[in-house]
Amino acid sequence: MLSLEQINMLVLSAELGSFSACARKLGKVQSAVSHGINNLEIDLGVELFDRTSRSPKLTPEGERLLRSAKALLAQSYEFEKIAESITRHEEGALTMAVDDALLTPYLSAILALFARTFSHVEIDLVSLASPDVIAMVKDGNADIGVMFSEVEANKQVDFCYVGSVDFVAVCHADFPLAAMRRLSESDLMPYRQIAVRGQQKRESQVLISMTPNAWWCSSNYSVLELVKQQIGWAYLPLSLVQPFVQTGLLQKIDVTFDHKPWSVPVDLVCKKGTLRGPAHQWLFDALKNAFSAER
Amino acid sequence: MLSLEQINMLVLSAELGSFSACARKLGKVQSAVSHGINNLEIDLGVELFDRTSRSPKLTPEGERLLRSAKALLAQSYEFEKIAESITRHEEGALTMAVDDALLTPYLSAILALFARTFSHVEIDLVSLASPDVIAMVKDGNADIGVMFSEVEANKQVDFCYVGSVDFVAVCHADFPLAAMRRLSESDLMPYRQIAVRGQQKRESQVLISMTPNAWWCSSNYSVLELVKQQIGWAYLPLSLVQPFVQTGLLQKIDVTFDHKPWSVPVDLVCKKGTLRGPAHQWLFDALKNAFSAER
DNA sequence: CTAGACTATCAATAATTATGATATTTAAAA
DNA sequence: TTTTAAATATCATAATTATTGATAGTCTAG
Repeated sequence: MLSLEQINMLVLSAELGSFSACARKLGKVQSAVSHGINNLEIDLGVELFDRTSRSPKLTPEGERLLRSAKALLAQSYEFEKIAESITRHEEGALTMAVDDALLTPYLSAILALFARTFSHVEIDLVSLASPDVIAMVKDGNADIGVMFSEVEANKQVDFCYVGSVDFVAVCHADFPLAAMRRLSESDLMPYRQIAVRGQQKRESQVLISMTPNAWWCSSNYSVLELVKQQIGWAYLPLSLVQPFVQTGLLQKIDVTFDHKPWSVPVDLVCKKGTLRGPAHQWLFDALKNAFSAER
Repeated sequence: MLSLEQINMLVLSAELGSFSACARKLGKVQSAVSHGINNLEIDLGVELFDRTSRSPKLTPEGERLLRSAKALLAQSYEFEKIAESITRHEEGALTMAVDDALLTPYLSAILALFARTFSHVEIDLVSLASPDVIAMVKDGNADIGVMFSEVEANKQVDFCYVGSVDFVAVCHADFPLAAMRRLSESDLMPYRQIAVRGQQKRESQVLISMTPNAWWCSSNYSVLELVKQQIGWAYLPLSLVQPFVQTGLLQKIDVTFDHKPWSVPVDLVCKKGTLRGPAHQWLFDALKNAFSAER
């Protein structure tokens, strides 16, 4: 069976163009490398280096094997890195449930940094409606969740307020409500509202529908699609609808609220009593800081 | 540095669920495997197996490392396979120049079989007009060529007739020639012919243009495009234009030749005096048989 | 032509790995 | 419950492999 030590000698010697230099770098004696390469050549039945000149030069055959040798070494470093990751008690994988309206460039930037910091921890990213997010965390199917606050505090889940996102009422520019001004909430009631609730029909407590004839979606993007089709009006995050308001496709509804704009708190949620590994802890802190910095 | 022997023990033991079985398969004694796994665990600082039961079961950490270990082993087999390929004197890469009109499913089927037979020989496939094919082979830039015969036999290149391909004169259905019947070759002359010649303006000897106002392309597909645009008529392989003739977009021109249909010989070309490796020889024979079998 | 640096080779030694015997544990059969 | 077969851990020893240091020959730059 191949020896990775010898493969390493092959790669290093090829790069340095010298067995002696390779030996120095490996903290060995020159003859060790000479023997190592020679034995490798015998085992493979291939002459790897041309020794006619002072500095050994890879033969074409050696050149052909070099690429594969480098890949082999890289793979072995990878293996050791995973072992180190395990000894640091890093998690093998984290599942993160995010309300789809919160899946912003800010969040993906954090994930990019995470990938660089914990290169051997896999991320399973699930985007859902907020009620489903909390359900996944509660059931232990997600390690961390990012969602809009639920009024009902859940006993099995830890909440951590990290910021808020502005919601606006919007409809299509040709929708009847678009032309109306200074509406009260009750003025909206005759028109169909599109609202989010989870796949298991858990109604969101904050973004609860006020109208009798509502339609329900399992994601904010689906809501947006229905609004674009003039099926109804909806409360949606400003960041989600802004592009379409600017192009004139959608229009904000002029509602007079007590509090305006309607700012919905964003919570980071974890299951209670879970001991966090380094990756979990890092991700939690990063998300916390990012959302606080966002506004 | 990691020992591939130990990695192999890890993978085999995990698959078999037994150190003893692993030892038997490796032709070693049980204690060798026991030691090997134990040393690997010590080196990595990770407990790989749970030995509480009779048959060792991978720990979650071991499970996480197993995937990477298998990849590492696969890479090492790959490395050895390349070495074997070299000892069989297989070429590292072959460059094949093919007239683009001959790049048929027959040919790609041969390449698929080649890939399975010589998995460590790379193929560099270049599609050109026939005059460029012979030039590439002559200059040593291609190991093997497939092209339409040149009348002038080249001293530096070996030709091997392998079959023939039917050419037809075609034009767009709305082109003036489409409506005419029983044309002689001279009747075609007033109309623009689209013909193939190489990038270096070597005129093909067989498919030479007879008309004074010709346009030239460097590939048959380019010719086809110009014909579709009603820029002129052309001689093209029947197989290339057949689909368009059937849809009615193009139309065969009713020319009365001495010999009909015009059958153009296909040659396999190699540079003279080149000693063929196994891959080259195989590819040559396979192409020869395939074209002979094609009709 | 020479000095410095390189590689191959060899025999001795150090280190690693494999072995065989044994004790202990486990899971299923009697 | 006892028995039995097969599994693993441990340990001292044997075998193999890798490393070393010395040496001789070779190449290149100055």
